[in-house]
Amino acid sequence: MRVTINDIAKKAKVSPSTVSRVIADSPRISEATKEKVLKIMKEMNYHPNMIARSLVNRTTQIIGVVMPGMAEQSLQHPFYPELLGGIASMANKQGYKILLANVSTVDEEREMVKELTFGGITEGLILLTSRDDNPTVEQLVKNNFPFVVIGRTENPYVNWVDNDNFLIGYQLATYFIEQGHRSIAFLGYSPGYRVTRDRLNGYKKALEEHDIPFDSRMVIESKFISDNGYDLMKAFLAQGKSPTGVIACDDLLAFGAIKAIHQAGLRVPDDIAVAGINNVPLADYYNPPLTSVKINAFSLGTKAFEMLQTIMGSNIRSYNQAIIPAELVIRSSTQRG
Amino acid sequence: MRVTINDIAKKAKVSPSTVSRVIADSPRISEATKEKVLKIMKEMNYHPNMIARSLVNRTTQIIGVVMPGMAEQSLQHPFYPELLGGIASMANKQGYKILLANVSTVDEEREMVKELTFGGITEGLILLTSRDDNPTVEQLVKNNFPFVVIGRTENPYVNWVDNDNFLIGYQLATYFIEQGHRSIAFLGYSPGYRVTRDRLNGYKKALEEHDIPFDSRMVIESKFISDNGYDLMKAFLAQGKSPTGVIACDDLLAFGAIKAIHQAGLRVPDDIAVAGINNVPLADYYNPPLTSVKINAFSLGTKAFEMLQTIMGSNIRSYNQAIIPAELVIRSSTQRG
DNA sequence: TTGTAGGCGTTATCAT
DNA sequence: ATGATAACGCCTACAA
Repeated sequence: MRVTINDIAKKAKVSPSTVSRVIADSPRISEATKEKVLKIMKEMNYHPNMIARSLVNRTTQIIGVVMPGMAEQSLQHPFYPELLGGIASMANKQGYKILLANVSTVDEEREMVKELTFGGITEGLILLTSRDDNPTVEQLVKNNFPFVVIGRTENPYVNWVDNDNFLIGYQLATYFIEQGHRSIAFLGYSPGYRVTRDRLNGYKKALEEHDIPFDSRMVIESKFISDNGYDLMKAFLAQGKSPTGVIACDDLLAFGAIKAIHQAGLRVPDDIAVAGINNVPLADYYNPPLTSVKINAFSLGTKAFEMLQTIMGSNIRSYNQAIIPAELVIRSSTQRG
Repeated sequence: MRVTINDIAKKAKVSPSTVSRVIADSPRISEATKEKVLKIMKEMNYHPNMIARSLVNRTTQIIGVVMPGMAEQSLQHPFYPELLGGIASMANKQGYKILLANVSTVDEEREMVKELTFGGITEGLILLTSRDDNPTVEQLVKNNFPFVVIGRTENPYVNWVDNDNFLIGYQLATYFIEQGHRSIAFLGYSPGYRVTRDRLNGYKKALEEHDIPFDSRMVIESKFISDNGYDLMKAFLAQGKSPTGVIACDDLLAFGAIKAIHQAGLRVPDDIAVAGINNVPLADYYNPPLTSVKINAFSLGTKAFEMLQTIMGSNIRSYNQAIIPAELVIRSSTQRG
């Protein structure tokens, strides 16, 4: 049997409440008994039962992090781990623990979120999402449960933190144009994902500002975050398209694209310049080193937790949005010698 | 105020126990009242409080996963996420949730583990570790708390799952030797980590079997899992060493090494063949594609959870070990044209 | 400063 | 088949 507050009380010949006060480090207690109780607690190797404590003061110090996508794949992208690291680092610092829920399907997500919100085990939720249609968000809003979305939603009544993806697309395209490119492919547009839409819109805006007509055939669609850049690019080149630059929505796509370009007997960046987004660790080690956009996923995570803590801390609802700045990291894959 | 079992009972004009029976789907209840209660539960949007439930039946359906290293870095390596995915996928399937604890220091780890074991919130623990001296393990053994280590420990009274790192080192070295290499550098040996020691020993064994004298100067030390392969290799080459092959303890090290080799005006694999370990997603996209060893981190995770569940399920302690097979994935970085 | 008693939401044991 | 009652371990008025 585990040792409880009562065991301590008996041994110390005090009441359970006194022991409780010692645990809470209450000032309403004499130094003497405090010492005595503490000593006995140590002797008996006592540790408070968090479950019982949670039951009475309705606080678990646990937040849930819901990750989308197949459990088998969602964590594979370097973007997610970094995000998770950011959340965890901040959460731990504030005494919170993280319940990780990576779900495979929307149904699973709905069930999981329901459990987490109503089960009373998590005090708040951080949702990683980028899909437009997210029933989970509506569900949470309706239940008035504290949560923060990493990504962006159409619903204005949510707290979110995100990069400015429009700006990212705009800056990348502008950079390419300034380097003299007029024919720039956009690799990785995925209609269901706002991230890629925003980026594409930024790209269009840049073209427009420089009087370059937008050519929809330069847009290569794909599932977001996948490594089929090779196949996509290969097919694209096989159609006889010949851009001088490629902006990929993800570094992994870019790596694949570069491979296809090389295989087609073309050089990067001399024939085709390529840039990615996310600045994965290997971007710097690739051959050629890949120009990318550092989106600061870690900061995205820390900021999300901060925001969540703010919400959890007050019962008046506020709706905040935070933009984490991204920075262009220029490397050889876009710099012609 | 949240709706409880009592609210339901009142509204349904039954006793709380009856409601509880409905929740538990007990057979000792009439179909009629069951329907009635279920209807009211739905009407009032009732959801059982897991905390209260946990308090009485001492089961939270939560396991803890303790990750070492700086919160800022530990999750960065593709190896960990994949592992986590494996654990999560299996755990979710079995109705368990995961509490993620990534700790930065040994002190933090000790504290965290203490909380998790005594707090009553996790039923079991999975420990990611590879360092030799792990006080946490001793602590857990002493407390007779169910846990599984991913990696290996000196202590025989622990359940662990791991790859056969000796075999990995042996197979890689044998492969190199069979390709005609006689001078093979071993990059990434880190004395404190058994993983690298085992791999190095496997490497030595292979050399020995082929009567190749072991040259300690061919061993390049480093911190495990770090991306300074570039610097290490650069310094190594600057010393005038000229191996024909390099076995790196990690793909990231290998990528860095290749970069340094290229920069020294040498070719891979023609001048120096390079292989890594872990088979990160990008190994296939690198230029040249990197020969590596697939360690099946996902399986490591699923197996670890299975093992943990076995332990948690019975109160007689058993000590099992599982070896997850690894496979050599040969790519261009070691294949001379 | 310390003790008593009631309650947090559920489940389990006995009755009925 | 259903209800009353007592836990589970802790906290917190309210008393003393």
